Amino acid sequence: MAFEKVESKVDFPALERDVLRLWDSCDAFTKLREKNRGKKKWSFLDGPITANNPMGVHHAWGRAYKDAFHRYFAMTGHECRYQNGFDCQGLWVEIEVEKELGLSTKAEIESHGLDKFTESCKARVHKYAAIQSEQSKRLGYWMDWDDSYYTMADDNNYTIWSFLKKCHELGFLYKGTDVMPWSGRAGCAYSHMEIAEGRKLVTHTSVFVRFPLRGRENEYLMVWTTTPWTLTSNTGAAVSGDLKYVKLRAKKDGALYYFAAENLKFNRLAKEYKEGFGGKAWPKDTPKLKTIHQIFMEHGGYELEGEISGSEMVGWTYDGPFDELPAQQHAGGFAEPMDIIPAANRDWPCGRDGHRVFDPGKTSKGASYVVAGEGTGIVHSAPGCGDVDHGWGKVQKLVPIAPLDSAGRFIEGFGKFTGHRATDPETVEMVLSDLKEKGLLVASETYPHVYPHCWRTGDELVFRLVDEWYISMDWRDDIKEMATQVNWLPAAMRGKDRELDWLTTMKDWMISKKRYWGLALPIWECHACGSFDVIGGRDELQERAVEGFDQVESNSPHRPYVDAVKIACSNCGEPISRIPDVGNPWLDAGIVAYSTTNYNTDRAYWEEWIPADLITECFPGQFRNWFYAILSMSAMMEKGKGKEERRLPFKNLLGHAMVLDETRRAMHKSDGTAIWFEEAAEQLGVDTMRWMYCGQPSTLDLPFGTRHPDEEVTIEGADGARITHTVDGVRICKVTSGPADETRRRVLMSLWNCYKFFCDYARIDDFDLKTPKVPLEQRQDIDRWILSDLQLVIRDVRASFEAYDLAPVCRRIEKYLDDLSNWYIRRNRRRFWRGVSEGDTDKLAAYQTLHEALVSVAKISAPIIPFLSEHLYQKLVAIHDASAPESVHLTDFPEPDAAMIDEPLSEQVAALLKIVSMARAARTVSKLKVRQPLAILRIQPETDAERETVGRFRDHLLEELNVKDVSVEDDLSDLCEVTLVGNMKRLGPKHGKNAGAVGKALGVVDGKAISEALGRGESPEIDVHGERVQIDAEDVTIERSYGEDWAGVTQGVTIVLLDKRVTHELKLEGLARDVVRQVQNLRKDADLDMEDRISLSLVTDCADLKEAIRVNAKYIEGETLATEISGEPLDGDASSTAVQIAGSDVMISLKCV
RNA sequence: GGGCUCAUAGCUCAGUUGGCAGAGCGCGUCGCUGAUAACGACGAGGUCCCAGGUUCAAGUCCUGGUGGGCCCA
Repeated sequence: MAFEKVESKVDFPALERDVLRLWDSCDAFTKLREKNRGKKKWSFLDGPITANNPMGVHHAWGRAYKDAFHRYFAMTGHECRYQNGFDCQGLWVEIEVEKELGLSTKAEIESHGLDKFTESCKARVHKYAAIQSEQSKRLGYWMDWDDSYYTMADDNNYTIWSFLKKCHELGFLYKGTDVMPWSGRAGCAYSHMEIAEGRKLVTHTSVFVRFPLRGRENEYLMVWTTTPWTLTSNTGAAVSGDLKYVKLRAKKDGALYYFAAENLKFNRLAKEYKEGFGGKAWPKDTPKLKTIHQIFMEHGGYELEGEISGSEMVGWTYDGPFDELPAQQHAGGFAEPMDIIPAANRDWPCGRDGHRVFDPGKTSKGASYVVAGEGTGIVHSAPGCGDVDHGWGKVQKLVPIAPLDSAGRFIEGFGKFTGHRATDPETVEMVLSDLKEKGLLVASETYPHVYPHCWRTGDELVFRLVDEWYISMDWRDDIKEMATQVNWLPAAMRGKDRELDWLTTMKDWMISKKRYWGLALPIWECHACGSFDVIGGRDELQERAVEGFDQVESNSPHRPYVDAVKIACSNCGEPISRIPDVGNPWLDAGIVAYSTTNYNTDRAYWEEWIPADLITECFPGQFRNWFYAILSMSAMMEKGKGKEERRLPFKNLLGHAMVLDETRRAMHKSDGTAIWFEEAAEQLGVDTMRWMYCGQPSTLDLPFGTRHPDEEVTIEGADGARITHTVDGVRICKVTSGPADETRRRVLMSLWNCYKFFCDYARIDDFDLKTPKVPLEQRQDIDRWILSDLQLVIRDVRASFEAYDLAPVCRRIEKYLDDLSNWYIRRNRRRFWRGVSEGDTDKLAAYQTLHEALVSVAKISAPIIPFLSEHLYQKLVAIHDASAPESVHLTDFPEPDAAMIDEPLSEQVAALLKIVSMARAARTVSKLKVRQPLAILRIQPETDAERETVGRFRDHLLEELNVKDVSVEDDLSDLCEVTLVGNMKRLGPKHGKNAGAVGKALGVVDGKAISEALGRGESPEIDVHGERVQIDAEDVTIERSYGEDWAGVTQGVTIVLLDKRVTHELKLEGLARDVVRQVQNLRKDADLDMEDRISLSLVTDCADLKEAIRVNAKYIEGETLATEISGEPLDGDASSTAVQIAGSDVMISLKCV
């Protein structure tokens, strides 16, 4: 089959869809797996993608990596598992399903039916898993899509159970109470990580309140809080022993107030008022805050009656602001249900009786917990409403009073507040008016601050006393040991340090969540005897179950089915139920090194595939999420094994940064800037995207592109139909991307045009692939160079793939393409143009060389751009050779052929390019355009390579630089003016303080004389402020300038000189070239074919031009394929143009003959 | 509040043991062009965040600030 003419315009997305069809029709992926079955394994472990939404371009970076490595290791003969993973369980799915079903509270979910809810969650996961699978196929991601793992699968959940059981057996699993940030809307606690997502700048009504001191008539502690509802649950007041407190007498009512001395005139939030809150401006309608001084002055003034140390106040008791509430009357504290209150609190006095001033002391770093500044230096403490307070309460024996239910409303025991939502403004007003009635409110104000909110619903978070289940992290050293053995890439990410940092500071892992869709924690708690059992798997559950196991058997180990199972308490024999909590979703993802490789059912298989060679994910966040979960769960699973047997989950971890929009801002679904995968794929092309992802340094965020929410477009869907909306019903919009355009132009189009050049001429010349190869030694140097370089590229690219570093792969291929396109092909164009003659082995060599380079580039870039490389392979190889593999991805990755490597040749070509570049610079600065021939190029070489290249590539130099002669000379200094520049690196240590002066002196001495002396090996002296200073060769570098006859450029020792003297003859030749150039332009404009012959007319009055045309007629005819040149206008349908050459008018006309 | 880290051209970033401040993109000029909207040469553009210190010499080392990012409180 002959080579086909190639279009210069390419529709890459269409080409990619064709390639997808080709892969389908020849079953390429299956054949690849068959080809590699039983070979050495390359094991990849996928971090599961959340199957809750369609894929965006930010997911595609990691997936491009994953596919590129799979394809590389397949081409190098490795067996792979090709298993993709879906993350299925967790609140994010619940939230979306709630929306779908129109449910908004936990009560509504429960009345809707947990079984139906759970099945809806499963259905949503399956729906989006299917969508993401299709999207991934469009990306060219070759995975075993029928064998993806799902974290909601029974295996996965039961394997986590075995992990938790092991934690329990080692004594690391416990139930604790804590005050957690809580969303009333979602009805569950949030981890600190989730809170970080939802901080917002809001205003709250904050209050100054006074607490009457007991036994001190008309004396008060002054406290301040931004959450007035927590005053209902106050049990203590914290001070710092190190602070000074003032006694302030208010003139209005004679009351005496205590608060930190520093706070009296402290300008609260002064900086924020001016500069805003980290980028967010001070809210417009919020007045500047008053000082405490100002507040008292506005209320009748005050007098100061001295100071007292905080330590003297410790132990004082006071009346709480809401001591009348029933909740304040319970010994040990108050909560709903009461059994959350730890037994140890039972003897502590009730809230009302316990109000006390205390000093919580210092943090582990030595700073006081209580400081002066924003508040009053006396901190209202409610251990049932704040996590810091809760900690203090435990130490100080101040009881926790927990006022809120799971919806964030006051529970029974809080009088008129019962049933009110804590965060409602009306509730705050109730608290305020109550305080006012009691005479306890000193002042209130609008206070702006950044406060945690629910990341999903936007609701303000409250703090709530809850019991949760924890894994103790007393064994963190085991995890650190494992983290240390992993190879964290890229090195600049400092992943190991960051992970170890987290492992050092992290607290015990809270694994429970009071929700519905997730891992059922396998904890059965006995309320009779207080013990609990942990079940380690399905079989164990079946054995232990005394009722309800059929529910699990016929459904799945999820709520509500698993809730029906009762077991007998191992301690007292009572039938007991599972706790209602579900698990943290990172448990689901953290176990996959075990669950997906059948650890509990087929240990041999696990041993074959674990440790995985690679995991790769977007790194922000993952140090405390997936990386952390997989390392810690693996460390636990391996705990107790002998040192030899212990396995890492993976050996290499490759992280990458984030995908941003073109202006480097995060893209958001909510404002229409997030780019849906197909929008980009069909408008930018997948190969282009993949090159962007793989070519980007992994540590730097990728400015991907811009979505235009106002510009709707229609694209081609996977099945070929035109589509206007995403599967989620979002209108498809225009996506633009400067970086993508740049990549397509610079890389893909460059490769395409090399391919086009080859095919276009190969077609004309009937180049036959089966013609025996011209032996390497019979090919031109430039052929052997581009093939030698190719081997070096193959060697380097392989090394970079093996090092899991893709950016250098792309850079290396880009450089090679540049050399191929802008040097090899450009320099060899004439070999392809010239007519065919029998036995023209040189032309054949050119074709064979270019063909080999192109096919090799297609192969080595196949892992990065699987579509374009496939297309090239099909057109350059497959259609000509029935015995060749059907797909480029079924070929072997090229290996460098040592016999073809010629390092000296590569050096010589590099030297050639350097000399050409220097000579061009010389032309530019002397304003001598390349079309003007010059007499001679003289070169003083620095290296052997430079010397040899001038001989070896003489013809290339003459032609490329348009000179008549070229010479190599040892010493061109006669033609130069010489200036000396001191080498400070040497002069500094030698002359110390005088170094500067010596350097300056060198600039003014007779450079030529000194350099000649240095050249003779002498050490001449120069005068520096009257002192004689000896100079040797290494003290100076020599700079040269050139007289008017020579255009020169120096680089190190290398000197390139061009003879600027243009003789009359040379001038005429230059004019002739100008003429040729203009004729060629006209040929092009007249749409002539390259081989069309013409008759040419050149009419001008200029004597020089006339002479130039006459003298160089043969040259002009040859270049322009003119059969004759006339000085008279042509008659008939000639194409004509009037141009200026060297300032004179010329009328050019031509027509085909 | 503590720890880590960063600050260099319009943008994104290199800058080695201290020795004349760089690249890519963008911009301007010129050149080259019968595969390539490609390519080449040249040029403009710098308070190397600020202030001290060490040194013959500091973008680089030290101290103190300022501003950003990450992590932990």
